[in-house]
Amino acid sequence: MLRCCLHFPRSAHGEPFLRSFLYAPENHPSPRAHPRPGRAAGRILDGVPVRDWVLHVDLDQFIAAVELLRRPELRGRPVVVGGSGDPSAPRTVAATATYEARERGVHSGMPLRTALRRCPDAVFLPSDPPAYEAASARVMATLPEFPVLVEVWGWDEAFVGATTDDPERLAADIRRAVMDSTGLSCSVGIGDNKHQAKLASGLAKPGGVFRLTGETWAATMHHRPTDALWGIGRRTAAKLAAIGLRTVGDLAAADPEELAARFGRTNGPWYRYLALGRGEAEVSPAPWVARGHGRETTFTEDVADPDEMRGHVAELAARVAGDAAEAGRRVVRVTVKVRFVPFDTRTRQSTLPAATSDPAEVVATARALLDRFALDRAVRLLGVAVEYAPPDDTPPGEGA
DNA sequence: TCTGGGGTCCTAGGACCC
DNA sequence: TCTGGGGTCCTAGGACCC
Repeated sequence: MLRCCLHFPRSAHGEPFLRSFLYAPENHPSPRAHPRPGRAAGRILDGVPVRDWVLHVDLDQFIAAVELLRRPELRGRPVVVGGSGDPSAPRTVAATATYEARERGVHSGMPLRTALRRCPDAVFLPSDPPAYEAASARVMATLPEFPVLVEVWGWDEAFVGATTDDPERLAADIRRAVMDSTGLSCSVGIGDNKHQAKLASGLAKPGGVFRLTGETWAATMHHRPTDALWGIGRRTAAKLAAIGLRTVGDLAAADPEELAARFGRTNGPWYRYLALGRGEAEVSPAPWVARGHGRETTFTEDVADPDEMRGHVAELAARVAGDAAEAGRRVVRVTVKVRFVPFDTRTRQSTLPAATSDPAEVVATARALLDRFALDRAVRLLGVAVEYAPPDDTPPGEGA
């Protein structure tokens, strides 16, 4: 599922945190049962048996839903949101499509021109990030009204950690509260950990609640393809299939040693760990700290003139440096990305001698990186990204 | 389906140092 | 001495997610 022009307050890809947590200390080849053993253990609170749960709250068709909220007359019609809203613009893709558009074969990530061909009578709307940001903030403000831990995971989703004897009731209450305060529908997944809860919210859609735990894992997941897991995509699924592992059940029964040999000692066992339905169970309300930031542009028409490329890179670098300054962060590394036609993507990066907050240094570094490419082919994309120094940046040796 | 933008983390190979 | 092994940093690319 692809989305356009979204800024996420935190990682879109959560698992690697757990990967580090699981394997960093001793690089153990076989995963532990739970990162937080005992978290799911039952206990008695005020005479009621309770236990800990992870819920995943996921807005239904978030972007389309926000648009329909302010354009109710479009309800029931196929609506596609993306780019500037011009469906004839090349190199622009759909951020989202309503169910009516999906029925006609349109989906997010699809080029708008293709969407137009498939669904000529669809309404095409421009992407409006500030509107989605505002709607997201209203949703996320609703969740802490419950006695739960909230970990905002993206624009349209959050994990909720709760101790209760009735997670379905909590889920229903959350759905109602979000609807009452924002007019938006969400689905809620219930699990023992984030991975299960995340998959469960997908199974709950649209507008439902679904529980997926260790008890129901095998029956619910074992027959599904491996890329149904959160963290296994098309490429890895194809590699797994090439060695005969097609379903989640196949992967769960695979030999961890062989997986480690083929996919690396972190990733190999990690895939099996996912297939067993395990995952991080701790919901952390601590604010997310960005590791880096970047901006990139795909040109409607290829750029062949090196001087024009240099101008674009300087502008992108200045914007990124400005963003960093605004966020109060210093830059330690600069990367320039070039996508040559037809679709050949290359990067060059440079680590700065010291962390800097000087925009001129970021721009100069980006310019120098661009000139390390042979600019003898036209480009369709240019990008500049930076890695931040840790915000607290205590000098080495002063840590506790 | 001629393929956006913004993120995070992992891996492999080379440089360099002791 | 023609040859080692480990640790760490850096770079480029890949995979995944929303």
